[in-house]
Amino acid sequence: MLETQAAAEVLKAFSHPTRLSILQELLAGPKCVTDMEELLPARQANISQHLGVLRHAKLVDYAQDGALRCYYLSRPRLVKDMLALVGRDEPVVKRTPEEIQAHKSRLEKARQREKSAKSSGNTRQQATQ
Amino acid sequence: MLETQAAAEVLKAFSHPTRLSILQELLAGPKCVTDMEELLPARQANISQHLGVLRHAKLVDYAQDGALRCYYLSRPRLVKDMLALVGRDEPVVKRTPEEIQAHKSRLEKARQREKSAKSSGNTRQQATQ
DNA sequence: CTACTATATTCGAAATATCGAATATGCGAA
DNA sequence: TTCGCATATTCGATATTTCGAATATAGTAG
Repeated sequence: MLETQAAAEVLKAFSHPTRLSILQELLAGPKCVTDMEELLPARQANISQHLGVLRHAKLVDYAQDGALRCYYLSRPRLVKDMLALVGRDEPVVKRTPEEIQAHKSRLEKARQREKSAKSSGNTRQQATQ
Repeated sequence: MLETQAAAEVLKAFSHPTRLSILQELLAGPKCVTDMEELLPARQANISQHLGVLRHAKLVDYAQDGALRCYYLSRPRLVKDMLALVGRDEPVVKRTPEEIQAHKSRLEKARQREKSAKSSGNTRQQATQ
């Protein structure tokens, strides 16, 4: 059972090109904001804003070193696996109605069982098989 | 190098509680919209809208069976692994400035540059686009 | 103290997402 | 054909995201 609310929030934090780039950079090692300014096509304020989002999602944190804030990944495994996952390229499958019917059989039974407890005026069924 | 634009789009499609629930349900097998209406706390139009988003992201597709549209996962591995990943619970690490020092890689250069560029009035004003 | 550098925050505008209501479309049955 | 069901789309209101500009804060050096 997935906690969809919390899960969606984490995913939303990942769902921006600049934030993905930041995470990608941090995967190679900690960096401060000035480093990222050189590496990314974004302004300082914007990077700082994105870092705020990532911090809120507990994906990054920083260690202060004088005037510098060295950002690092708070959950490196998660970030590494997420980047690998979205970078992966799975072929898109197309299934025929027949294939679907085969896989649906289990569901159908459940439906049938549930519906048969009610009245007999059931008007939704498929003829195949 | 990650295709951050495309990756962010896929992640954005994942980043909604209702859509996560839909994907979760579809992981158990194909379902039509009416099935989902029973399973989810959302109205028909809204579910259809979310399915549109998922379709656009190529995460789902459907096979038509009469008046029914049986939705299924276009990239089941991706969805399965994504749900597993966001469901996973990695402890949040906190690192000290000392640990960061050890792993600093590029941070060095910033320091170096800072020291060497102290001679003249360097007003970091670039018109880079 | 002042000045400068690094980073964050606030503000406001533009873009985008979200949802319900209403409506449209497509399909099978009568 | 018309009816009724399954699903999609359009519309409009509200909410959220995003960005740059300006400003604020904090650390460091003189």
